[in-house]
Amino acid sequence: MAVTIKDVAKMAEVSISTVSRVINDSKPVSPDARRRVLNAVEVLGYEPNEIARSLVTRKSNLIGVIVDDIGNYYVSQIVRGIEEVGRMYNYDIIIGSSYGSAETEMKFLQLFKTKQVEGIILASEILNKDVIKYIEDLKIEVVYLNRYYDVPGLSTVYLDNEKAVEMMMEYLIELGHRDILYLTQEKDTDLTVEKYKIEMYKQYMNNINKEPVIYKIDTDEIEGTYNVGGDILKVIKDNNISAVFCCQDELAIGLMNYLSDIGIKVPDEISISGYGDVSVSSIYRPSLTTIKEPYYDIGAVSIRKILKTINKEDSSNEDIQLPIRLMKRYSTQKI
Amino acid sequence: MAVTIKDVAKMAEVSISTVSRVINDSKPVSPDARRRVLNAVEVLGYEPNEIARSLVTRKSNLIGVIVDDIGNYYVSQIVRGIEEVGRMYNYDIIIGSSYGSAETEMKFLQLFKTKQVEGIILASEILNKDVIKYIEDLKIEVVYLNRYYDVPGLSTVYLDNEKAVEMMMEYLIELGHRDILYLTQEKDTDLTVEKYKIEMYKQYMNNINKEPVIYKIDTDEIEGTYNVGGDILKVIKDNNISAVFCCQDELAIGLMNYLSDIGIKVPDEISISGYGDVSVSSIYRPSLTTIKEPYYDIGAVSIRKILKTINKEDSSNEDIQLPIRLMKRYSTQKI
DNA sequence: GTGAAAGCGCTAACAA
DNA sequence: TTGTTAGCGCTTTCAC
Repeated sequence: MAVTIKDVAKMAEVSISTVSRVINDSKPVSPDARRRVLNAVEVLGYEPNEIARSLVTRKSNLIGVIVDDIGNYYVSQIVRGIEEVGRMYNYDIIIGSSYGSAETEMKFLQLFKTKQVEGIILASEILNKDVIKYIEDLKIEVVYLNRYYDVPGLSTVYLDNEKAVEMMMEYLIELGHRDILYLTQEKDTDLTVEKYKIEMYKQYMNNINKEPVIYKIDTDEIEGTYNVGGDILKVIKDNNISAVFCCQDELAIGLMNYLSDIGIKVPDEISISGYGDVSVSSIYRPSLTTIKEPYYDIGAVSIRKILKTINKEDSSNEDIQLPIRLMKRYSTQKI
Repeated sequence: MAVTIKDVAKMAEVSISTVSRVINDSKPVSPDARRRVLNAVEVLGYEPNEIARSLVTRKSNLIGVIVDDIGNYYVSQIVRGIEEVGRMYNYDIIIGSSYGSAETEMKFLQLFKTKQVEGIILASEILNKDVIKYIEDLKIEVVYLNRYYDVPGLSTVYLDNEKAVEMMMEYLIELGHRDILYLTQEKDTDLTVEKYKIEMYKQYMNNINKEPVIYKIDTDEIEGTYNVGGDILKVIKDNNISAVFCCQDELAIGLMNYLSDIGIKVPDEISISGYGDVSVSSIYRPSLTTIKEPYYDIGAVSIRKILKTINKEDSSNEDIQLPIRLMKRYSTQKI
């Protein structure tokens, strides 16, 4: 049996209230009593039971984090951000991966509620009405993150995706490219942020009096993109494309792998750019020109937002928008 | 104020014990009472307070996980394994990154103890006496994971590193290589598993009557290795090396980046192999021949081990050794 | 400055 | 089958 506050009180010959007072510094205690308590704590190796403490103070110092898959690079960066600033404020994080299941997200939401978490960060990749509804009715502070879907109404941290497309398009045009293919995913295009990105791409193509060339594929993975490399190449040839702007790095890398394997040189024969700056992008040869999304910051800002609300420092519910960076690397070059 | 067991009891017109019995299925309850309770739970949206429950049952259903850096690929895979099997047994994980600080590891260990975790998995990359000591004295089940340091005495999950080196050496020799350079890190070689790997490498070189050629560098990163690429190349030329076996994938990739940039073709001019199978390794071109360490399984096995002990299914304290795989890819070829 | 006592929400004897 | 009650370990009035 672990040592409790009673044991300390007995040894220090004071009441448990006094012990509580010294360990919490909540009320003045005579120097002598304090000394005796501290000594007893030391000798007995007493550590307060946080569970009991939480029960009475109703503060769990816990933030629940639900992610799609912790094994995913960008997810782990977000978690890193959450954890690091949470730690600074003495908050622990309890985490769960949903692997794209709305049911699992729901289960975690409920679980976290029973665990008395003080805030929840849900970094989802799916869109589910029941989940959204549940969140809205929850009396717990929630930050909803979704890098694909556009979900208005929830407290979130935004990325300026349109601005990012602007930056990339301006850069490609500056390099002399005019025949630019936009490679995107076909899934739920209307509901996702792709909608805005595609709009912006079209706008830029219009500006240079070029017909937009958009190719949609049904994968978001390197392997999947590699497999349709032939189809993409056909579109490239048919439209005399000199640069491909991919809506995600994975597509860009899958495509580069394909081109590399059939002997087409990037960027000499064609420029490729991505979106997201996944960890491979800077390591891959040629390193990928892409848009860097500040994942760590997203996590950090999310939790800070929750903490602020909890501590009533800030009740403003405005959404935060984080800056995005263009990473000029070697998969693109002047034409 | 959240709804409590009392509210449910009142509404269902039974005592709180009956409510408890229904929600825990711990004792027979009359069909009628059960129905009324269930109805009240439904109507009120009651969710039991896990904190209060933990306090009395002394079961937190929490496993503490301390890692070096959750943003690290292999770490996130381990966590994924821990989380997934933990979930199956209804355990939640609470996580903390130590970023290589022994002090932080210590802080988490203590914190987790106060949080009443039922087990701790410490995935460290450092070696610290105080931490080890603290773990040994802790009355909580701990699994200690360290992919670098060899720490006998603690409950852990081992990888058969020697066997892995055997596999790789046999493969390289089978490809016709005789002049094989072993590229390793110089830090703490005696305390780490590198000690065993180097021994095995030497043994194989002896078998084929070749002098071992070992080059130690003081980095474990892609960038750092890239920066000493020139020095490594000199060693390669001086010793007429045809294959480089790197003790970590990062070194292999850093070296391949360097060779790529100065126009040396891998594997045509030289074969390179790694160790670890980090995420880039299979994506990089040429894809890297390497040793795949089963990170997910390490996590899964670690938590299962803890859970077994907690549930007294298994008190055997034997260490578990996981298999390792040789990934034959395109950075190595026949000479 | 200190201690007694109530109570956080729940489980688990115990008695009925 | 059910209700009463005693805690789990702690914080926090309240009275002294």
